[in-house]
Amino acid sequence: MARLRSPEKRAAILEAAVHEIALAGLGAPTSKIAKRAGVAEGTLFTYFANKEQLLNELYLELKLELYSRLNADFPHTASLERRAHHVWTSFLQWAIKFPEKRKVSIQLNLCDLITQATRDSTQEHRGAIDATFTELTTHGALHSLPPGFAAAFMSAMQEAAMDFIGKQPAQREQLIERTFQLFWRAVK
Amino acid sequence: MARLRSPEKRAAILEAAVHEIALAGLGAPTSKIAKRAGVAEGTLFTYFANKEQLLNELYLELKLELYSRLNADFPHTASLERRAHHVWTSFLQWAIKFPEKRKVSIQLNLCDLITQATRDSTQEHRGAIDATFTELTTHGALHSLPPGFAAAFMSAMQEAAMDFIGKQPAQREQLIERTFQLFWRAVK
Amino acid sequence: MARLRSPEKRAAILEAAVHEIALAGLGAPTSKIAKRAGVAEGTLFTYFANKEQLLNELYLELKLELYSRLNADFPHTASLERRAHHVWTSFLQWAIKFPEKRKVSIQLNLCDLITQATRDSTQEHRGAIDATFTELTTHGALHSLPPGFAAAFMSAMQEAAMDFIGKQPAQREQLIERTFQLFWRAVK
Amino acid sequence: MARLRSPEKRAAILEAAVHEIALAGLGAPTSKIAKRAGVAEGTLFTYFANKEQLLNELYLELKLELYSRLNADFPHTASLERRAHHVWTSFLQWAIKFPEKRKVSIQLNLCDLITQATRDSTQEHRGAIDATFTELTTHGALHSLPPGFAAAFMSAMQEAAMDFIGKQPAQREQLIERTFQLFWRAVK
DNA sequence: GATGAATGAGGTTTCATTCAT
DNA sequence: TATGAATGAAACCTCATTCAT
Repeated sequence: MARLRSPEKRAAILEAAVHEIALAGLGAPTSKIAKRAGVAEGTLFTYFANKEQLLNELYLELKLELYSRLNADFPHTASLERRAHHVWTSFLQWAIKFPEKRKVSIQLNLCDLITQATRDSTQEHRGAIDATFTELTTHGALHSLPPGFAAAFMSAMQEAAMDFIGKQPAQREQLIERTFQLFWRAVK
Repeated sequence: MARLRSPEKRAAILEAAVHEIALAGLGAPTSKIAKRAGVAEGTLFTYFANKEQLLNELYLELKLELYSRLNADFPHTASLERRAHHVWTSFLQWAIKFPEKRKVSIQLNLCDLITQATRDSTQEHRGAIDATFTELTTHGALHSLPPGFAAAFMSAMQEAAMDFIGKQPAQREQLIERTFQLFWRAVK
Repeated sequence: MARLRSPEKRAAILEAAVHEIALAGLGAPTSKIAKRAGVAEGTLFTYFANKEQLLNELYLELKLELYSRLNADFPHTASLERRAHHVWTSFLQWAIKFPEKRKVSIQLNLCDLITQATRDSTQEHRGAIDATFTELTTHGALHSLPPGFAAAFMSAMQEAAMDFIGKQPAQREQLIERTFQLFWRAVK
Repeated sequence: MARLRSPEKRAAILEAAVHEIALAGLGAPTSKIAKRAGVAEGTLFTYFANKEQLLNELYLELKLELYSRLNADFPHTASLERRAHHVWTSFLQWAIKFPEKRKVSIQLNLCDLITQATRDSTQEHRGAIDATFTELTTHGALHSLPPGFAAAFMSAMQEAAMDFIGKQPAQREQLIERTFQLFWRAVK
């Protein structure tokens, strides 16, 4: 019943899930996840009521980790461009560093096993990020577009950027900058 | 002569697959697909050697249908902006008209059951679209970025746009224009 | 309904069956047999009411072909040993020449799809062979053993011989003689 | 601790397999085997990775049981004839007592699902049997024939004998003796 | 008669989840 | 609490046979 005797075991299961899902998709069997985590098949279900629950919590975990990074050294007082640049760069660096987490994150975003409640609950951890996007939407080229559009827009562009950075890792830093400029030209 | 394999039945299976996959993801059972198509479970396998093959052919079918639309009334002699505008608009209208096809297309794009051969074989049907993207990459803000980036970039932005147009269908035309302007500002 | 318009097609199907069954066992699909025979799947069933029927007729065909060979140049007036030697040698040469037919024959002998009627109907084509075996059973070491024992006995020894001849084809003739001597020592 | 995999259940599955295969051949469905063994369909696959594995282990089990019987009261110091007689008699009595096991054993011997590794692994349990056959091959009528021939030869003759003993069970003991004499006359 | 698409029962295997230990 | 054997529904796919053409 999702009681968490050992936070280490819970974390091990979630990490194992990332690996297995990156490898085999959302159909990855819970038995393999458990084995990689070094726990028994049944143990997994003492930490997560069922697979759906596991995926929802994994979704949350990944989002929170990312947001926590973005917020950690957020330049609250810098210009809008600097702040957008921070979000842009931080995300891409996270995605480059943890390609499996990114891959899993995309899959979880699309599948409809993740409840609206779960999706909503990430909201409160976005912190300064949201403020930045709101500011983007109120002033520049995104003016009067629906709230949330700025975020979706940046996210989409980042996906495209990631695919190419993945193919040319040597020019990583350069590509991050070039693509941010594209983004900024569009929205400023 | 015996009955001939009927293109109608093949089409019915592919269409049923779109519905079922939109509903349940790539894990949608072949039995349900067959049933919705109005054929026996076994019949599906006279048209497609196995599920993977079915998905590959579905991928192709969706891409070709889209490309065929884009190419149908392509303004070959118009300005680059006009041509880009045509691609932008045509895709979004297709995606709005057939939301299930779009959903399935995204899933197929991501999953790794679609072989490289299948992906490559769509290339030759892109026709004027590719020329447009190439032109985009050689001149403007995308100058010297990897080939294919323009396409990925537009595609990503369209995804973001679609999500919002889906939520506000009334302002469809307006949103299509506004979002194209964003795109154009970024790349021109 | 097992009407035989074209004896050639019927023969082609039976020959294809030999190949496919040698390759994949009695579970070999009728579709593959038909394809190898160069006829349509359905055509097979105009020559044989069903698979079981096909196997029964194949059993018959193989037995008759073998018996026909044995009887062709049978030394009717020679000594019992010479006649036994003829049966021994002829069978082994047939088995060496057509290893697939032998393999299939063994499988058909064992499986219980071959009806008693089919098995019995081979009896009348054994001709001089049976007379030889009967003579063997009445006189020598097999005296008073059940009728048919001599045949089964020789057959079993031939199987063992075949396995070794197959592994040492160079010494074929020698092994045929050596093993016949073993047989003859046992029964004379 | 969870339940332990029970040797009883494993044995029940193997025994059920013997019955079902004797009845329906190697095509006997795993579902029927499981049902007869009194376990769920899925349980079978916790004991055997797949059907092929089940058959391989069954092959082993049957061979080992037989060898264990032959070796149990083996007359190590008796004459070669006595020892050969022991092997001859013990096998036939086992085959008479467990006709289904014999039937299944023959089928497994022939089919090519049994790997060479499995076949080889029985070697080390043949114990005194092999020594007896080797001795047979070095001295008498089998002199200079390939090693292993003696075993194949006896085995073949036993098959023939079994078929007749099965039809005349009343004269069992007598037939066992008569047929051994045949064998011995051939090889001594 | 010949064809081969259509059928659907049945085969093997997987897997989320339960529960005895 | 932790374990992993047990479960059985369902998934994918095969194949003997039928039947429209």
